[in-house]
Amino acid sequence: MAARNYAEYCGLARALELVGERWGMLVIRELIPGPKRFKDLTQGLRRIPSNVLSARLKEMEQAGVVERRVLPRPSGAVVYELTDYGRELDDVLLKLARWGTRSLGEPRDEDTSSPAALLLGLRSLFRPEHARGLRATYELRLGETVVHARVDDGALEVGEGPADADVTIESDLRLRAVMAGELSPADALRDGAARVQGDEALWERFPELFAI
Amino acid sequence: MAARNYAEYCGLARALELVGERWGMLVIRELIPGPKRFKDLTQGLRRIPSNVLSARLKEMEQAGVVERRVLPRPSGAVVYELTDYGRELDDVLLKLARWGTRSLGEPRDEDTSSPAALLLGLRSLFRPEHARGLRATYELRLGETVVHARVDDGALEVGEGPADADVTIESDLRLRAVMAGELSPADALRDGAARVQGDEALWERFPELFAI
DNA sequence: CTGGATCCCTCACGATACTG
DNA sequence: CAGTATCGTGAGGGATCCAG
Repeated sequence: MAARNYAEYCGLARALELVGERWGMLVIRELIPGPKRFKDLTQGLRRIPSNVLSARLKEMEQAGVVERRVLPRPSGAVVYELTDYGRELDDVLLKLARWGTRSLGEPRDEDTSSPAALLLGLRSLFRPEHARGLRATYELRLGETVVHARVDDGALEVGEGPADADVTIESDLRLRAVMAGELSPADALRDGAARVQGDEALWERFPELFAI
Repeated sequence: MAARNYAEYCGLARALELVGERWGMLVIRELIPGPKRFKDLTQGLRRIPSNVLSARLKEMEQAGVVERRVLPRPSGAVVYELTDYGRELDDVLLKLARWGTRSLGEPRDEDTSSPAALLLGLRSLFRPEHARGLRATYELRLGETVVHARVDDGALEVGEGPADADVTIESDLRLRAVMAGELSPADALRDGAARVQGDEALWERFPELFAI
């Protein structure tokens, strides 16, 4: 570890040594919503080889970014979670995600999107100033990826899995086009790019709340 | 290019495909102060192989992050500069640098620090609220690395090379210890970790303005 | 001299199989 | 489930070479 060094006395270079190796920041992305098991991580990061995941977790643990914890009995499960230091990267990942989203073209067939990826995307695109006075819970379903988002007057709270929602949106990766303003919510419904259950007005407002 | 894909439909993954490969963000760091020639880049990034630098520049040019430009005659020199899109990463690099600085230990003998690295470090550690009412120009000399910083009532402006400064500080990588509060400015002078010409009170105030 | 391109070697990554 | 073991490939590292 750290064998692959930049040999620069620079905070940025150091940061990249800690979390800049391949898959590193994506592992952190997966851990932002909360502690996860090894298996959960491999499911969120479909293409990561298990030995690489293992290596990254060990390196980041040593770097003080990630903590390995064994749950108390009877569970006994092993989970990984971000340390406080690691969690401070949240803001960086948010900004990087927003920046990179502008270069996201049309989805390819092999593209996947984990719950953690979708949550980061939602948070990175949320516009508090357009959510004034609104209080609503969205449930989003993209294939097997299910997440929810609570908007409360400029504040956003998100989580993996379903929720007791005011509106449930079932869509796919074409959801990006809606958020980019390339496809209107109404057209998305007509094209079958989205199906909505519940308060349909909230769906109309969706691309205003989360805009690329 | 992009053969090394994450196959994830996620802004963060896309960003990492564009600038997350080895040396990528460090090249951007070098370009933040302004356009640079290939040779300048190899000098700022001492350990980068020329073929890797060449590859990163080409990839980032294609990604719309970097622009290759040939200066008008008689210069005819080739320079690389950030596009507007690339410059938007400034804030990300700043935050990553600040985060990583906390994991910077003592400098190793082989460690270097380019002007661009030092400038990013200064900007990332600057505390505007501690610079109220102050107007001063610092010149910093760390070996061959010379930069300057103008503080003007909460605003900071930096640049490579010397300047007409109120105070000139000649130090080395031990400067980090001063900014971390591990070594007082007075002790640094006594230990020979720093030499100061000009307004010595500005040196006393330095670790307050730029703190880890 | 700058601005790279080329060559070769090594090692990290990727794929897969396997174990406690 | 939580990883480790093995092995092939290709990107990165280092040196050299070449064209303008």
